[in-house]
Amino acid sequence: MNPVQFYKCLADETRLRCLMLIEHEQELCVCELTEAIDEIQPKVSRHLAQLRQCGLLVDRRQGQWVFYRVSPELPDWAKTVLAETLESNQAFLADNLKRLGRMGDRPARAMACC
Amino acid sequence: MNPVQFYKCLADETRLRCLMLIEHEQELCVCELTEAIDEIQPKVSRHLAQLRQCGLLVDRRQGQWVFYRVSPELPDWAKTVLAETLESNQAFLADNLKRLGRMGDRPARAMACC
DNA sequence: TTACAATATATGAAATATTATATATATGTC
DNA sequence: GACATATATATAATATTTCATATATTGTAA
Repeated sequence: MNPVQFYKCLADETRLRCLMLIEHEQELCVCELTEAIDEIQPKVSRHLAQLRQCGLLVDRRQGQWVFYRVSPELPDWAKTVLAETLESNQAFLADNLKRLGRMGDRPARAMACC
Repeated sequence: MNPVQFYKCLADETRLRCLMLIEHEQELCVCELTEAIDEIQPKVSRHLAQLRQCGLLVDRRQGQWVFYRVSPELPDWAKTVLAETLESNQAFLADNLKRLGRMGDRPARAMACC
């Protein structure tokens, strides 16, 4: 993971909010992220695709939903950066988490089998 | 320090190399950075000015040189991110450190008095 | 199969960032 | 003061990024 490319991924408000929300919730689908950050769906989708192509996120299709989570193959230093950023910037995400909590009809997550 | 603005600062190769070199060496002047990363002086100067305006670096003039170091007022989480990035990306900087070491006539740093 | 909802992608316009060149300013030395 | 070195800035050209709209794909349910 090239550090410049990694930080380019974090250097956009939409992408950083999505990443932080996913980091916080482990896994979220496009419609949940769209609701949480109050942006239009194609915009969210495009940024998620970029994060996936760069290797920061992995996706998993379940029925009509596509769920994203942080890539387990991300180098440790990058995971540390994400965790540190989340932990120290709770205020940055407060509104988004509130919107997510208020959201009705959230898709059920099938437990990943071991 | 807004996290998006912070990561925008890190999301450029010239700026990230300068930041990492300064993090590694504590303090460097424009001519040392210009030599280390092998870029033209106005380009380096411009990016350093941006890092200063955003609050990541502070500068100090000593004679004809201007020295930059990481701002002591940077929030802890941001300092942690810089340190973690430096520690885990030594290869990224190897050439730049070699060039810096080979550089002749480096300006002497006056000890900061306590 | 059709209708519908969720998600993904393509395109082009607008905004933004980066770059090189040229020029300006500041400092130190003679 | 004249000159050399170090650094900063302005400008214009170029490249990149972002966004909204439109279109395509996938899955579900009737």
